[in-house]
Amino acid sequence: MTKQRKVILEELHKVTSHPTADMVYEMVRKRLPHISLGTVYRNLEDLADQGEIRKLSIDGTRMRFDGNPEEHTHIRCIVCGRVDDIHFAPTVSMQDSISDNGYKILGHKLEFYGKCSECRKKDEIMKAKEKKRKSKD
Amino acid sequence: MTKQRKVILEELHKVTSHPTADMVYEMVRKRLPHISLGTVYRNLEDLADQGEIRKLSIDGTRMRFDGNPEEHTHIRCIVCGRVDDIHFAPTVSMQDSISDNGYKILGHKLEFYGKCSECRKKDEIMKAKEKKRKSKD
DNA sequence: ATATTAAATAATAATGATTACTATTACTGA
DNA sequence: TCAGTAATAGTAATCATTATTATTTAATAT
Ligand SMILES: [Mn+2]
Ligand SMILES: [Mn+2]
Ligand SMILES: [Zn+2]
Ligand SMILES: [Zn+2]
Repeated sequence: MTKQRKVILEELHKVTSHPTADMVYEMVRKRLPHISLGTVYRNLEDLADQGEIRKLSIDGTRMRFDGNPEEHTHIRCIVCGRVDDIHFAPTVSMQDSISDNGYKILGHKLEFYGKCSECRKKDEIMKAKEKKRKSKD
Repeated sequence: MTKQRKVILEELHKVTSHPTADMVYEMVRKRLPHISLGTVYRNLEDLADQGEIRKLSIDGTRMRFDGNPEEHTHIRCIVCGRVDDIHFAPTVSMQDSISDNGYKILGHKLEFYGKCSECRKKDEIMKAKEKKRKSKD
């Protein structure tokens, strides 16, 4: 935990705005004027890998970062692009135009992630090989 | 509807793989060897604006395109990155590891989109101005 | 404390996806 | 046939991200 990484994490915890890497860079720069953008990118990546933060792909081309690593739901404005957290228990029909947070909800996006059958097969093969290798010695 | 746009749309309807712009370019090139990548990008954008196709931001940095403009749910493999459609009525608890399509589901992503209160306020102001302008003449 | 080693950084260059530009080509309607 | 318009191919530019490298920092052993 370098001081750069510490400050990046702290700044990300301060906001609920789901900033881009560039925005995080600007935030952190106020406290560490000599930090480089590459360092911000690398630490954001590392923190996301460790599950300390979350990397969001909800915008178009740029990633956004979330200091809250818990799985939760987001709401994005199609006009200005801002992203907010929304309290939502995904149980009943989430159709049509409900209002929450002052938003007029126009639709939703739901995406699962996981491992497909092909990759799971490959996993099994790898595991089998691992077993074989271990039993050899 | 130029022949380029027609072929792009046709090729997109042929597959269920949610290809990137680059992949669409390669597909279309087999039929129109002189088409340029810029034309593919522009037409994909236009088709998406018209609601004929859908532009998906589920990957990291690159966009994917879907010949099916209906709102439906996707499943992505965290290992190989493939994206498939999934038949899912978002009604009950979608927690934990359910299996569908041979996938091992590890989590999901749910995102609403809409208009925030600020932008709706701006809309109201614009509408009011429009009204005023019309009543003037 | 000092030398040694490894890890992380700042600065910069390179890459990859997307968008912008421009001259040329294809269409449309007198 | 002949403008006038819209779309295209080809290319350059931009923007986000990643890779590279020399330098700095931190940790460890002497
Ligand atoms: Mn969030
Ligand atoms: Mn689909
Ligand atoms: Zn807004
Ligand atoms: Zn897979």
